[in-house]
Amino acid sequence: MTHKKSTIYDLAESAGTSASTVSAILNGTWKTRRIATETAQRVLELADALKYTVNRQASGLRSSRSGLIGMIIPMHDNRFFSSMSQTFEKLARERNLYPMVVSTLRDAKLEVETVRTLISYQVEYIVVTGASDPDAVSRLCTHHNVAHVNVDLPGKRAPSVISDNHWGALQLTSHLIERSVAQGSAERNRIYFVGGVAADYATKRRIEGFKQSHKATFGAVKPEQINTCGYEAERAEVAVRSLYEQLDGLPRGLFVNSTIALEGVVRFLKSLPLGEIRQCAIGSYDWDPFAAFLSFPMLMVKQDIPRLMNEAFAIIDSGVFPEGKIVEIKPELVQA
Amino acid sequence: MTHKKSTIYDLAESAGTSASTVSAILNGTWKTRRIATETAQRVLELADALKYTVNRQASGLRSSRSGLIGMIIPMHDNRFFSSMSQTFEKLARERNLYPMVVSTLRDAKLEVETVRTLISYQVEYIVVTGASDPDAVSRLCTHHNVAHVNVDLPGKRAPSVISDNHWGALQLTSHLIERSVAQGSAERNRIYFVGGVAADYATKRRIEGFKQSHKATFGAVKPEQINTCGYEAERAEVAVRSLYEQLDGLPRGLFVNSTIALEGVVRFLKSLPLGEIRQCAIGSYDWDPFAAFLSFPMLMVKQDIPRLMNEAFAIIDSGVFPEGKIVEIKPELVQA
DNA sequence: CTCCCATGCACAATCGATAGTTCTACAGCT
DNA sequence: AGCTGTAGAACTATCGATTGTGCATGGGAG
Repeated sequence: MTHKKSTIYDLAESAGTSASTVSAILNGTWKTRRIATETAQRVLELADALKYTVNRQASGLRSSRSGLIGMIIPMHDNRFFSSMSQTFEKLARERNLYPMVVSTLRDAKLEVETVRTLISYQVEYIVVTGASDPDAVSRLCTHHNVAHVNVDLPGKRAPSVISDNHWGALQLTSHLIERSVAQGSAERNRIYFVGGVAADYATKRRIEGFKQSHKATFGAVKPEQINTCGYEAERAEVAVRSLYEQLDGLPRGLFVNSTIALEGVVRFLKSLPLGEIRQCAIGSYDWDPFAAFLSFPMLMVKQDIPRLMNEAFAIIDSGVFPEGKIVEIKPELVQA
Repeated sequence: MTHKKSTIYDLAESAGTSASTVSAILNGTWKTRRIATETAQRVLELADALKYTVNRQASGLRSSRSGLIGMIIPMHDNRFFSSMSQTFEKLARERNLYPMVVSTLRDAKLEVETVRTLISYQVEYIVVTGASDPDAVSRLCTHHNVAHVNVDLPGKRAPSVISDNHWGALQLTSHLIERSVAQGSAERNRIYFVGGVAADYATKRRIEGFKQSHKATFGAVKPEQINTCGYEAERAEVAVRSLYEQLDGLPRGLFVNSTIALEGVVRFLKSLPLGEIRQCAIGSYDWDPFAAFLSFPMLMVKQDIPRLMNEAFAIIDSGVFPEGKIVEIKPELVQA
């Protein structure tokens, strides 16, 4: 039953009409084209019977509208970004746009390459989420006239919707300080920051918030209190282990930058007696459902993904893409 | 600097050559087309300077190859499926195929609709992951001559690569029994199964494995030991709470079918004293990194995602798609 | 009995790239 | 000088859908 292909020409022949008529009927423009309802009926039934499906490559080529909207994210297998995808999809579909979500592994070169491919498929918009080099992506998009919005990490050459990292980090740090208890040595009697990439805007802002809050209570943050060891779990595990060895114990509090880093941190913590862990206030920038149920209390900053995406689409809907515009969304502090 | 578009015709004009020559140079067929290396050089440089990007809608239309490979999954924001996406992407890229991953929310109608759209974009293959109605999808794909493979949930009209659910469930149940301790009442002295959809193949097979293992030690499973309340966390939470009330305590062991259900189960458990929870052996079919670090021990079945996907691509690479063929991949039992 | 206009549709160009076929020099050979 | 072979490219049809324009037909007005 593999009926070859069935194009509008095949339908036209079967219906005894012309391809242009069939096209108009199938894409809904037939009312403005003075086509008899009867004819339309007949063609529609035929299309149904032959299971006709448009060739969107052809349709897009002619009309220069692909119906596609692209999004790049650093990775799929992460709560934050996969929730982004889920929300993105929903909002895209509501606008009759078909979503293409691709991961770029925090690799600036792969980002540009991927976006170039998205453009080659003639996507109508691109949402650039968590890009290492959003401006390089913007240059490419601008050159090809593709409207785009940055999310999560901002750029200078396109509007950006980001989490209020400074505020979130400040909140998290303050609460960590508040619910932590004094430790023996001066070195341990501080909060330490682990994870993320120093060059990364979000990390920078979080560190600023962290510093500001820390300064108010404990005085200026020392360089060794901050270890931007990257986003991998292994790195974070190693970082906290060596911190533990250096301090000869856990510090008063730990600010873990991302749930991926948290995975590594928890891996190390689990090797310690529970009593020891409970002496240390632990907080993570980013939320995970199971992290809320660990054996020790956790503070988590939960970003408002629906609002982030909604704002991004609001910009897309508005049709204007002011360079450098930044919309900041306050996250929520969650305690388990 | 928004240079209009730049097509092969623009390049041809600038280079003082013809469009067909430019096309051949850009897509690599020029070596077989007797084109001077010098000309090729010139055109390539020009393309670079003008930041030319092919229009894959046009190219695909003509050559009837889109370079796209589609995958549908139930949802993005879940460890299992998002890891699938990540692996899928990698394997697709290795084959010079561009991935389109879309979620269908376990909705059979949306599955078919989504696949129809994928087909309209002329995807070359489709990986159907965790579909509610794989056979409906197969009918559509077959009619349009689109090669496809089922993953996770099998179908009768296409090859399927699935986890060895029976074996995994049997292992999980046996270990739960082994490491659980006798409880007071007869009703509590059994393992209970929570989560999933009864009509769903994977759930069915898991229940079979569960029953077989259970029978060997405790005798036949009673209907009230199995509650396929669906995949949502809330349902599972409610299910376990009412089980607890009915039994007047936790049972000897709990087999939780999926980490989403586990989320709900853990939410309820957290309301109980830790001592009580530790009396109950808890296992989950599916793995989550943080679930490994809960305050009570957990057994988890970790599916071998790389192998599942590799087998799916092996079928795609082979070019033959035998209906009903089933490849089963053994999962791994992980204890925390 | 003409003329007009609304109706209903067919025709043909077009989007950008591909690939089969054809054309044009020029070099080498007899 | 005439013929042939070949390197190097140009020409052109084509993929399937869209869209501006053109062309019959028939009923009503004058």
